[in-house]
Amino acid sequence: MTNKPSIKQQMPLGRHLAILTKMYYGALSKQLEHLEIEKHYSVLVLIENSEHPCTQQFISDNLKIDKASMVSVIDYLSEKKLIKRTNNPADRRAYWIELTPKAHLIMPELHEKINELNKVALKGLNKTKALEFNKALCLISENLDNLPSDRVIINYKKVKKNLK
Amino acid sequence: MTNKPSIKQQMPLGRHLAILTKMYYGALSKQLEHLEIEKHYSVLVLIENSEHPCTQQFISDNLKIDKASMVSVIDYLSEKKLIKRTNNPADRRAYWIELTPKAHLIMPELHEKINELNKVALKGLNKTKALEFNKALCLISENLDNLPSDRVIINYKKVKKNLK
DNA sequence: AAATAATAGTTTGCACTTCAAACTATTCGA
DNA sequence: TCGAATAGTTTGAAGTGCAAACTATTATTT
Repeated sequence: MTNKPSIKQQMPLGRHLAILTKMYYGALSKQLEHLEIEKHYSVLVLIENSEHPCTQQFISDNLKIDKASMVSVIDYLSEKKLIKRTNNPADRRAYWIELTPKAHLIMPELHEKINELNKVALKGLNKTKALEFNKALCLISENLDNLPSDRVIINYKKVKKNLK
Repeated sequence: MTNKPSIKQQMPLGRHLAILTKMYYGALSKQLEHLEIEKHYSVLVLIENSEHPCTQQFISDNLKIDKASMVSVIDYLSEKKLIKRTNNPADRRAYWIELTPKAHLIMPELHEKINELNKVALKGLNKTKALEFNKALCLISENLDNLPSDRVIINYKKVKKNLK
């Protein structure tokens, strides 16, 4: 009667999530390689969606990227001419980070490809189940949020060289 | 009528997965810090569950860790006296990787803590929904598996120093 | 049997990452 | 006024994954 739990059930949930993350970003950066942006897509989406101009701190908080790392994210996107820093006249410590016209041009395709890949990833789930899956993700996030936690570093870095 | 999709829906699914992964492993390594194993829990679980003695290649394939990185994983766990390499007499290129008695001693607690955290993470989902969530993860994995993909690097590294 | 290819695992070195800590400049608040 | 807090930057340490070249062994082809 007592079924032995499968190896999948015994595994830390984080392992499954990690493998999926890797697969997802591998596929997404492949989809978008012609744009020559290799990473930080979600920063662009966040900036675009923000009601008010973003500060770096705002992005850090939302995407859980620490502010030191944030500097290199902003540098990267600036170098690609996708965002620009503007001085915030009301607070001269802070910048406003905004999308450039160049970025606005590519956003539709970015959305399209993200949306497409999200759909592919969830293919086989009907609307209700897809919605429930997303709700489950939010729930897990809340559940884990208030747990004591060690700092864990995660990198996502697209490898430069192409395979064969 | 046409609702603007929420920022969460517009985000790459991988971003949510990445943040969850980070939170999960942060919490797990906190739970297990007294064991003084900081990482590679899933390798231990996999080895324990394997019917036959594992080779490094087997572990690499299952957990999608490349074989060069695998060497340092094995070194790490060997140093902690949790696994031992045995020569495979039938194939002298390969090792058998097995758990040590010390590892067997701690496995019950490892399972307990993983199981506990998995439950905490999924708290609020009833059994059916939890099962459906897990099925959805498998589905996504299959959906993404055959997509063209760039290599993406992911690190999980516990930071040495403790916070305040 | 000899040559070649494939496989298991290792080493090396590079490009890259995160983060703590110390720092500047500015603003807030007592 | 003056100390604390905040936005952002720089520096440097510790660590990561991976390609490529490598050894040793086994499998396959000729």
